[in-house]
Amino acid sequence: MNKEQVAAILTEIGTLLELKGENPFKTRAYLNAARAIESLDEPLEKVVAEGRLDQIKGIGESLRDKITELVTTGRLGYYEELKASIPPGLIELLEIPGLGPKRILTLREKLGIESVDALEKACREGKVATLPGFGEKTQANLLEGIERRRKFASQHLLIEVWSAAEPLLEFLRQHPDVIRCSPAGSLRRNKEVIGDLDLLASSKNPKQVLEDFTRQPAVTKVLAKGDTKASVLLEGGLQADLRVVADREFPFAQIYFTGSKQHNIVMRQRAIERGLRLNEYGLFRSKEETRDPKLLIPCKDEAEVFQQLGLHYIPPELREDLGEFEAAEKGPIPRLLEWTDLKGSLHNHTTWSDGHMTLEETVQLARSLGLAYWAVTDHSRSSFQANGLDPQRLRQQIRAIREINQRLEDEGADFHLLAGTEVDILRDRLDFDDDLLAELDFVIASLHVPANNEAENTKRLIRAAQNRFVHALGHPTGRLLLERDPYPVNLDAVIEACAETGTWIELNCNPHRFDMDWRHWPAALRKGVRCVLGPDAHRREHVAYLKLGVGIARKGWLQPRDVINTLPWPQLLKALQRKRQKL
DNA sequence: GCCGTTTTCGGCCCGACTGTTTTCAGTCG
Repeated sequence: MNKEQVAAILTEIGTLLELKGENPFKTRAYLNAARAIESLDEPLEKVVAEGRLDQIKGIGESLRDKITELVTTGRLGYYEELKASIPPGLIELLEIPGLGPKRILTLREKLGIESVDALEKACREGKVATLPGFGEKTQANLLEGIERRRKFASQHLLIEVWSAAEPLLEFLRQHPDVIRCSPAGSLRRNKEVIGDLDLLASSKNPKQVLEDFTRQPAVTKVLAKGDTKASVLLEGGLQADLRVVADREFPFAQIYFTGSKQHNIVMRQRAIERGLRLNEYGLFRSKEETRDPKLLIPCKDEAEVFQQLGLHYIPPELREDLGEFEAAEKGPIPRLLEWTDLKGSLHNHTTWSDGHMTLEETVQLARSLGLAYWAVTDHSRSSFQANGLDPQRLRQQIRAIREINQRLEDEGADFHLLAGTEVDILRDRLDFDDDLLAELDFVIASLHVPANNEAENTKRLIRAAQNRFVHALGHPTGRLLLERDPYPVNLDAVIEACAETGTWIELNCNPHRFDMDWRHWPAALRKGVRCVLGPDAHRREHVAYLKLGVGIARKGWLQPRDVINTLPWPQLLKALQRKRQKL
C-alpha cells in the first residue's frame, strides 16, 4: 500500500471519528498523520521496515502500529470495524454546510436520518424544524445547501477563482474607505484547487465596505453579513468571504487568513513559546486572550510579524507547514521563481496538430511577450485524435521552422523557434524512431494512453527517460484536476530515473493539470532533477498559463536555477546538447 | 491520538456568525 492510499485511509478515519463525536484533537491527530505520511520523501515501506515510523512528528505509538499494519498487510482491522459501525450516507451529510457531528447525531437519533436524500425528505416535510437546536431557518438553509451541492461543484480551479477575484479586488482597490486589500486563503497560496474565495481589506468604515461588497454585480446571494465579515455566493456557485479589519491589524489578519490552517497552528505555537499571543488582531505581550492595544507589538507588514517570531519572511505559497519553518529559522528563504525569470516556452502546439495558432502567429506572439525562444512541440502520429504528425509531416514542419529561423536571423531578430515534438510514449517504444528525434531541437515525451497498472506505466516512463534524445517527460501523472485521477505510477522511481539520466520533468501549467504536482518537487530537486515549465499552449490566451504555473512552481520551492526555460538562449542550447552527449 | 528546558497528564489555535436561544451551542474557517 503506497503513501497516498495510507494517507487516504487515515483521513477517512479522521472523518469517521468526527462523525462519532470523538475528541476533536484525536480527529486532528489522524489528519496530521495523513499529511505527514503524504509529504514523506522516501518510500513508506522503507521507513516501516527500518522501524522509523514513530520518529516522524505527529506519529506516536498507536498510529505507528496502525500504519505498520496497513503497509505490511494492506488492511487495518480498526478501520474496517469503524467503517462498518457508521452508515455510509453520514459522511455525505457532513458535506452539507451547517451540519456538523452534533447536529447529525440529533438528526439520526430523533428522525433516523442517515443520508442526504432522507434529510431532504424530512426538511420538505417540516420535521427538521421541530428538533431541538433546529428551526425554520436552519431547515430552509439545509434544503438550500442540498440543492446547491447538487447544482455546483464545491471545488474550483485556480484559474476560475482568480477570474472571479480580480473584479472584486478591483472594487476594493477603488473603494474610498479601503486602505489596504489583498487576496487571502488558498487563492493567495496559489493552491491548484480552491474551495472558496477569501478576500481581506482594512478600513476605518468596515460596515460600508461590507455593505458595498454584498452589492457587487457578481453576487447572487448574501449568506452572512456582520460588522467585520460577509459571505456571498457568486455566479457559478463560488462562495466569496470578505473580512474587513482596522489597518493596524492588517498584517496579522493577512497572515491569519492566508493560512494554511496547519501553518497558523505552528505560528500561534511559536507565539505562545515566546510568552506572546497571536490572533488575527495582532501579536500581543500577553499569555491571555486579548486585544489590548497597549500590549500590541506593532508590525507594519507580514515580514515584521515573522521576524518577531524568529523567522525570515515566508512567501504565501510556502505556508503549508511542509518545511517552511525549518528553512525560515535557519536563514532567508531562497528567492523563488518569478514570471519575469522565464526566457522562453518549451511545450506548445500549433495548427499542425491540435493547436489554434499557425507558426507565424506563434512567432509573433512569443516575440510580443519579449521571449527569446519558443519550442513547437506538436503531437506525434499516435495521437490521431489530436491530428498528430507522422514522420513525413514532422520533417516538413522542421523545414518550415528552419526557414522561419533563417528569416529571423536575416532580420537580426533575437528570437529562435525550436523544432520539437511531444512524442507519445507507446506500450513498447516511442512514437518516433531515434533518427527522427535526433533531428529535433527539443523532445518532450508524454504518456497519453496509460495502462491500468502501476508497474507498467512506471516502466514506460522510465524507458522514455532513458532515451538519450528525450529531454523531458511531459505531465508525468496525467491527472485532470476535479475530473480524472492520476494514472497509477510510481513517481519516486520515475524521479530517480530522471535524476540518473539527466531528464527534465515538466510542470505542465495548464490549470486543469499542474502536473507534476507541486508536492513532489522538493524531493525531485534534492535529487538534482530540473524542471521545464510548459504552458502546453494550444491557443493564444494559453500563454497566461505560464504565469499561473509560476505560482504552482513557487509552491514546489522552485528557484530560477531549477527551471530550464529561465536559461538565456546560448545556455539553453548547451543544456539541450548535454544529455545527448552524456548517454 | 500526540506531546513535553514549565508538564508523562492535561493541554491541544481561536474568534465570527447564525439561529435558536434568552446566554449560548454549533459550525466554520
